[in-house]
Amino acid sequence: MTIQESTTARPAGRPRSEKAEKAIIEATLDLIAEGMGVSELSIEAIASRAGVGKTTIYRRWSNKEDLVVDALATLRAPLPPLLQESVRDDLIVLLEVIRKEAGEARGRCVMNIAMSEADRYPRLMERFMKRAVEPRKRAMRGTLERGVASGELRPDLDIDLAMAMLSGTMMHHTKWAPAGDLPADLPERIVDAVIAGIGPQS
Amino acid sequence: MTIQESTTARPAGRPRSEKAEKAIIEATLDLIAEGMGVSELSIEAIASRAGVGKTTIYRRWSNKEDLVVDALATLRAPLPPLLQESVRDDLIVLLEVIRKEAGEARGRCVMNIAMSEADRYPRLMERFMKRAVEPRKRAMRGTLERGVASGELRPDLDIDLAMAMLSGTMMHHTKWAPAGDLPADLPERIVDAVIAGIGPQS
DNA sequence: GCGTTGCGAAACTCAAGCGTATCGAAATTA
DNA sequence: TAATTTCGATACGCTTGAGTTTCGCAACGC
Repeated sequence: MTIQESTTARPAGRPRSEKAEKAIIEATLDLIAEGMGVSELSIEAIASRAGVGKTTIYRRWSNKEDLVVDALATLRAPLPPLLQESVRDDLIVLLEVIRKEAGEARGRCVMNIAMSEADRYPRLMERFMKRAVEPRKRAMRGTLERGVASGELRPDLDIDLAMAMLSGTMMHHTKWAPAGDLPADLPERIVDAVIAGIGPQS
Repeated sequence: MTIQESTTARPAGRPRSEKAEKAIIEATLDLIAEGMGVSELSIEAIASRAGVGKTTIYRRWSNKEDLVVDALATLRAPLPPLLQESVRDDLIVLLEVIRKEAGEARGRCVMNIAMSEADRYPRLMERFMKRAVEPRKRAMRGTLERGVASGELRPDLDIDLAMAMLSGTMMHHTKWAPAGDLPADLPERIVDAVIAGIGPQS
């Protein structure tokens, strides 16, 4: 054993450039953020944008879908810590995450892909759901269950329906609202409206 | 003036086939319903599916987008008459329209395009919004305003937020629900949940 | 019947993009 | 230094589809 011995011996030859790898993924995300669907994405455009030869891409990913999967996987946004005190406040935090993402080009990547390409790229969707959607759903479900237990929410609450109300209302705004950023108090207003309902006798 | 004189004199030669025109539009809608995005749609596929020569398409529409706009325009679903009695019931009727559409292939055309191609085809979206979305928004807004006036809904209601809650929750189900048809009582459950809120003390 | 126009089919040119191969240069190990 | 591997660049053959043209036939008015 030599002194320099890692778990897998480094093969001879020039090592792969991490910088190129990052540039490729960045270029991919940029193009998606600019509104390109997966089917319109071209390897040539990605290579050109990344300042990289096509060879360098094909040496790492065997096709476009694999690349997009890996690129989206790097977007796994960390969920902010929940305060675990007021359920209302935690729900606001969860919606605020969506609002922030909708304001950034990168965040819209996720949205665009999720909305558009669900049927056409099932393999992509599966991985994407697992990494990006499931954790958030779990967090929201946990918060709602806590609210039911604590009496902050009604005891007979349909949790799935409540989740659809909260994130559905938020998504409706991100997709259909007039241009520009979503107002900062939107999550708060949505949570309060969903809690109180639109009926009379507040 | 001859006896046979319409407002526009029929030009000489063989008249254009209405059957071909319909077949083209049907084929276009079929392909979209099967999950094809606008960018993946090919004139050749449409012509083949319609049993029509490419010439016959290009004689009528100068490019793909014009064709898609016209095809989607034929989908203008008539809004069912509202009962104008219980606001709750009218809201259920409005959501039921969405539920039914989500169950049919044709209805998903509209959804798919609306969700996916908003940014890429602004001209298409503009016409589409005017024909398909605006009338429904008007109907829902009118119903909600009626509810505020009648006392069925709270007097300080944020109408836009309420619209987002109702259709957002519905759309959330159409997009993310497990496969299969949406349950028949979903509109009712959504409307009741949105009216009552998820908070305690029903 | 004759001129005109639409029809479907097929061939065509043109562009984009895929995936592969080849090049000389650069980076690394032995 | 020699061997090996990656680098970006470029060229290549191939497929797909756009949009045009040409063909022989069909449908219409006159």
